[in-house]
Amino acid sequence: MVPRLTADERRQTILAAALPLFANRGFNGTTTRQIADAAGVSEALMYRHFPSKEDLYVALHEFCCANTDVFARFIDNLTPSTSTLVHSVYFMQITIFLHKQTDPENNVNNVHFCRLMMTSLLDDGDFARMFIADQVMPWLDLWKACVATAVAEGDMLAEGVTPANKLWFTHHLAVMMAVTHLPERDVIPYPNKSYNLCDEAVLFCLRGMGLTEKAIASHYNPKAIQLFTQKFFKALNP
Amino acid sequence: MVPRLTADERRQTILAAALPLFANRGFNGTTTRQIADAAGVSEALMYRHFPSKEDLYVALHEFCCANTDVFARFIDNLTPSTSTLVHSVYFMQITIFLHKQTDPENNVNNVHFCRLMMTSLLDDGDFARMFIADQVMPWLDLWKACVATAVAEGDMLAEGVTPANKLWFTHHLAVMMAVTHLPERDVIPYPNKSYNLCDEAVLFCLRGMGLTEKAIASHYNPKAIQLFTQKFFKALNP
DNA sequence: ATTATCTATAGATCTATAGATAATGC
DNA sequence: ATTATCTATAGATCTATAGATAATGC
Repeated sequence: MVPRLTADERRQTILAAALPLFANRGFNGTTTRQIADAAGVSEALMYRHFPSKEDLYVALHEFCCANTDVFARFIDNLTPSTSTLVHSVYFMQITIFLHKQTDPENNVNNVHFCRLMMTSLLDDGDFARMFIADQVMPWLDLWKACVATAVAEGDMLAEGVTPANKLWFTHHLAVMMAVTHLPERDVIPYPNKSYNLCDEAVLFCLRGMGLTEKAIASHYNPKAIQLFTQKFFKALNP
Repeated sequence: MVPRLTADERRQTILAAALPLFANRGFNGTTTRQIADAAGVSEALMYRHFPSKEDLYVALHEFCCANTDVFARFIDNLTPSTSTLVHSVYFMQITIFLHKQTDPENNVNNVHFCRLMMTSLLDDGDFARMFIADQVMPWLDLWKACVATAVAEGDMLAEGVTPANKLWFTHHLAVMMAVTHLPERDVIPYPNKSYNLCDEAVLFCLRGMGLTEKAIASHYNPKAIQLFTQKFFKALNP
């Protein structure tokens, strides 16, 4: 028999066990038996903690966001500038796309998160909408301030693309890079991989946002930003 | 009782009925009963044409691509040039993302296709891989030739982003624009809609690819390209 | 004679619950 | 006394098939 845990501890273990199942097989592809087995408990106990499979699925989304405030932590340290904008674009690619590829620790959770997000978009979009509103929107203010500064300093073209869309397009590319890398076998025949691919995506976005080549040359040093980002993550999980 | 059709006709009606169901609810979310009902036949007849639900699902993907050679038709008419590159970027956004929004005829099929594609990426990626190889890869040659021409004529920066990635990143943004627009309620608070949003995405990509502002100014006229694209589609379905 | 189609149903899940048992905390 | 946990099972699907019937084409 299973060791006795408090209600809250058991809830967490069930959610943790359910996450990879729901993420990999979707709601209908996952059975309550599989979840119970993965959590090492009976289905009855699972139903004691979650009135229905649907309720468990909803709870899972909150559980999944519980410790996800990386974006908030990231922008906390920064003030509006062209450099901050460049760091933000890089950070977006790293956290959304590249951690999947390089960081064995974060890999798993990021992939699960990405899958839940896509599944939500194929469904009613509620989870995606909530996450965007809660975790990405706060970034938008800093982003706009950065764009304003960059334009004022002659680092960026003002016309053509709305400041908000500069964020969304950058975000979208990062997400899609993550998505095309979900299946085990390659789907897209990219000519390069890992950091090289990531660096190109960042450059594409910097240019897309209208940063001048001069500004890019002086603020975008992939190695340096990579180091900065690594430091940030070390400070986050010491 | 249902009117008698030939085996092939019945196959088609079943596939046509199954498409929106599988696209909207996924493989596990769709029951054989729902498919049979939607097709107006018995489940037994469905199983006579398709040995299993799995086989039907596989057949659906071929069915879905059967008439999808828009990309091939599009590049047939074009020769390598900076202008062709600009038209290609616009065409990509229009067909992948904006038809969903503006063209009531194509809307439905494009959305189904987009959903199947995303579902494939969440699964083994086989369908996505096949489609990319069959329908998008042929575009790549023209694309690279266009980039070479543009660089030679001083319209485009050569360094930083691989020619192939200029295609993939452009493609990815178009796909993600389509995906974020799948749910009925808005997920992303874009500051603009429809053609204005599309035009910004195109501009973002043109800049991202390293086209000079001068080249963009002389080759990117949204209204003109829109007209060109409309003509192309009229010629396609007269 | 062949083939498209149906009705009815088997057998396998799958969600959820009823009712019993064992560990904890006062 | 309370609460975490289990076994066993009901009731509802869900995929797939067996066997019968009616329309078509030679």
